[in-house]
Amino acid sequence: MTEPAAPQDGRPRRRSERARVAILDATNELLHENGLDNLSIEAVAARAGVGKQTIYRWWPTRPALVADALLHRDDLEPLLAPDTGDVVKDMTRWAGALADSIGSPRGAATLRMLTAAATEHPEISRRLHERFSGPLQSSALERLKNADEITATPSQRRHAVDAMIGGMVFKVLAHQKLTRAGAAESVRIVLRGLGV
Amino acid sequence: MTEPAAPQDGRPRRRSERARVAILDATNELLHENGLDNLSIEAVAARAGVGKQTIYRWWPTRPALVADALLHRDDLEPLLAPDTGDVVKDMTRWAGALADSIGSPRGAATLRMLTAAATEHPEISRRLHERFSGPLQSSALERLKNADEITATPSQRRHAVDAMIGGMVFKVLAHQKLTRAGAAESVRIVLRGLGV
DNA sequence: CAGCTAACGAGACGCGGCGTCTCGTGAGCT
DNA sequence: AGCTCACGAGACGCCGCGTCTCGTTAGCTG
Repeated sequence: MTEPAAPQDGRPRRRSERARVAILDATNELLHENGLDNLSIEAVAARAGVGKQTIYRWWPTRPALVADALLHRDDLEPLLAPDTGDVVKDMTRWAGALADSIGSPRGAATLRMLTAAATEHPEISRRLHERFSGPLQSSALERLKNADEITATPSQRRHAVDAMIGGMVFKVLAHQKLTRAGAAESVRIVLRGLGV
Repeated sequence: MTEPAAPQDGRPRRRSERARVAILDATNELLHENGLDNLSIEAVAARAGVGKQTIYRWWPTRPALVADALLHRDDLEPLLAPDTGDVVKDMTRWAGALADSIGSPRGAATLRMLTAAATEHPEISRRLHERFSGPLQSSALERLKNADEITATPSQRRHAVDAMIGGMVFKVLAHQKLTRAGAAESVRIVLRGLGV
């Protein structure tokens, strides 16, 4: 995110920062007010005080705009696992922070809308992974790798991390409660499964 | 599913079974051809050889139709865990069957579209849980509960099951590979975490 | 500073799908 | 045999789509 003036492709001409931010803000507001599939470009343009063409000029598709808008505000922060030497404590803290983030009403709404948008648009899926789940996975994997008491194979570590993240994401998508305590319990189970 | 002639509410009048099935089939075809957000009621009516009013008469919203259609064909079967006495073998078989189901191209597409539809419509979410994830969870929970070698609390069993299901669902939604072998490895880790 | 130029706000355009309505018609109960 | 209500068909006004064409203006270049 936060490319000041250029899209990324071959035509980096001068671009109004004011319009760009107004569009992303308006999109965010409307998404949280009316939901993903009631979002219209016309409404975004009207609220942002912008011509429709300005939106179509810089975002090729509606989902691209949605992804930019939702990832623009840091409702979903790819929290990194600390390394204090105590792998259980570190992973618990990591999972707790994630639970706080995607378990909050706003974070859950953001995650759900991003998931829905990513579902049909591989490009959005890529962006979501690059900005959120990727760093999340990498950070957790790295922390497990650095834990002396864990002798698991890389493949096992990957499945373990996916089970922890997936378990939490699944609860959110299924509209089940996701608490810090629940996240901690999941982490304890999976880490014990890795031999800790 | 498969209520022969009545919707379920207070007005169970005579209803054309031919039209009902034609509509669900047409919806399924169009969903897999064009994706969720390119599905138009007009196109469904045209392909089914049906008046639009017939669709609007029996399904209140587009997502309701989508859910009925996707759950009508049994692309997603809520596979139940067997009980042979060997809990690792049983859970591995259960997870393997699930991986086959939602890991196949068609199953993955169905799961993604249902997830997207459920994201914005709690009603669909409820239906999906009732028809798919609910039985899946219950069956796994029951099997774990019956395993003498597992002394985990109910809460721990729930988190363990969510970690297994969530880990697999997460891989599908994130467009990662989901294999039978990977599912087996996840199961092994989580069960070991439960003390097996 | 002056001039150029492309992005800007505004909005008109045709199009396609929306959800509602109004027709005969015919299937299926009584 | 008669009644009745769901049916297929399609017309209706409406709305948002994505494209286009206007001046206007911000900001680079000389």
